[in-house]
Amino acid sequence: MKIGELGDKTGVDAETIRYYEKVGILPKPARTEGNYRHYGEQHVDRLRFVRHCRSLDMTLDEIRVLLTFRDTPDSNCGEVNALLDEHIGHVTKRIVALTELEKELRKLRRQCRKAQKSKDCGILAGIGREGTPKESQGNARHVAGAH
Amino acid sequence: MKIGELGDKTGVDAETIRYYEKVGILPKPARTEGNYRHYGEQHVDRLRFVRHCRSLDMTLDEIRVLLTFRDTPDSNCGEVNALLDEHIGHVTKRIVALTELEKELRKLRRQCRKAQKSKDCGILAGIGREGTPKESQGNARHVAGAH
DNA sequence: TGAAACCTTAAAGCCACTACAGGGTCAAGT
DNA sequence: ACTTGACCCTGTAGTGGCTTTAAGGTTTCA
Repeated sequence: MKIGELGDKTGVDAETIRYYEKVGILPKPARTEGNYRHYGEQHVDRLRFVRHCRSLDMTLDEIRVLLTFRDTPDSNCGEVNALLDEHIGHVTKRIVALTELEKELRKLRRQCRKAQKSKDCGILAGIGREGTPKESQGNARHVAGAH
Repeated sequence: MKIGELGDKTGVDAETIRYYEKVGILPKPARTEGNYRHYGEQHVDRLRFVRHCRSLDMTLDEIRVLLTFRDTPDSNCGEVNALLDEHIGHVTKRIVALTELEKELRKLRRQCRKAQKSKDCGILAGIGREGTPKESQGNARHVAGAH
C-alpha cells in the first residue's frame, strides 16, 4: 500500500510517517517504479505500536528502546519493565505538580470576582506578589506542562 | 543594574532575559557607555511577574496579554478573569488526561510481572494490541504531556 | 488529453528556551 | 602598565515532535 493508505489505516498523517522514517522509528520501505513508498501489514502493526506508545506519552527515544525489544524476541524484557516503571513515575509526578498548580490558579482566581479596572484587579496584584511556587525552581521536568 | 544582577535577583538566566527582550516580553532597556544593558527596579518587578506566570504554566502569549492589562491600569480586567478561567480549564483537562494515562500505564505494567524473553512479555504484547486510548485521537492539547 | 488526486524531497516554522562561538568591557591585582 | 578573569555583547544553532510550505513528479479517471 502507499503512504496515504497506511496513514488512513493508522490515523497518522503522511508527513508524520515520513518523519518517523527520517528519525529511524520506521524502516525505509521498498519503492515502486514511480518512487512511491510501498508498505505491508508489518508496517501497519509497527506504526500502530508506535502511536499507542505516543498516546501513552512516551518519547520517541523511549519508543525506540521498546521497538528494539520487540524486534529481538529472545532478549530479556527486564529493561522494558524498568522503562515503563520510570515512565509511570514521571506521569505520577506531573499529575501531582499540575494539581498543585490548579490549586494555586483557583486561589488566584478568587482574588478578582468581578470585572473592574485593571489597577484594582486582585489577580494582577496577586501575580505581582512574588511567592513564586516551588515548581519554578527545580523545574527540570520530564512530563510537560499545560500547553 | 546589569543583566547578571537582574538575573540573580529574579533567578532568571541572563540568556533568558535577553530572549524575553527579543520576543517583546521585556522592553529594551537603556545601555551604558560600554553597551551593557542597564536595568531598574521596575524591570525586577516585571520579570518577577513574568516568571510567576510561567511558574503557573502560562504561555508567553498569555503573559503578553496580562502584561498589557498591567500596563494600562484603567482598562477593564474582565479579560484577565476570562484568560485565567480558560487556563484553569486547560490544566484541569490535562490532569484528567494524565490520570487516565496513569491508569492505562499501570494496567499495562501488570501484564508483565517478571523479566523474561521479550516475545513472551505481556507489556510489549499489550502495547501491540491496539485499543489506542481516546486521547490519541483528538489530541490538540494546550497543556503538555509527560516529558 | 487533461485535470485532480496523490506522491516526492528539502527546508522552514512552532514553543520557550539553552548552548555555543567569537568577540568586547571592566575592575582588581601585580 | 599590563594581565587576568569575570562579566557582557551579538548572532546562530539546537531541542522534540511534529506541521507547513514550496516546487515539483506520478497516477488515475473521465
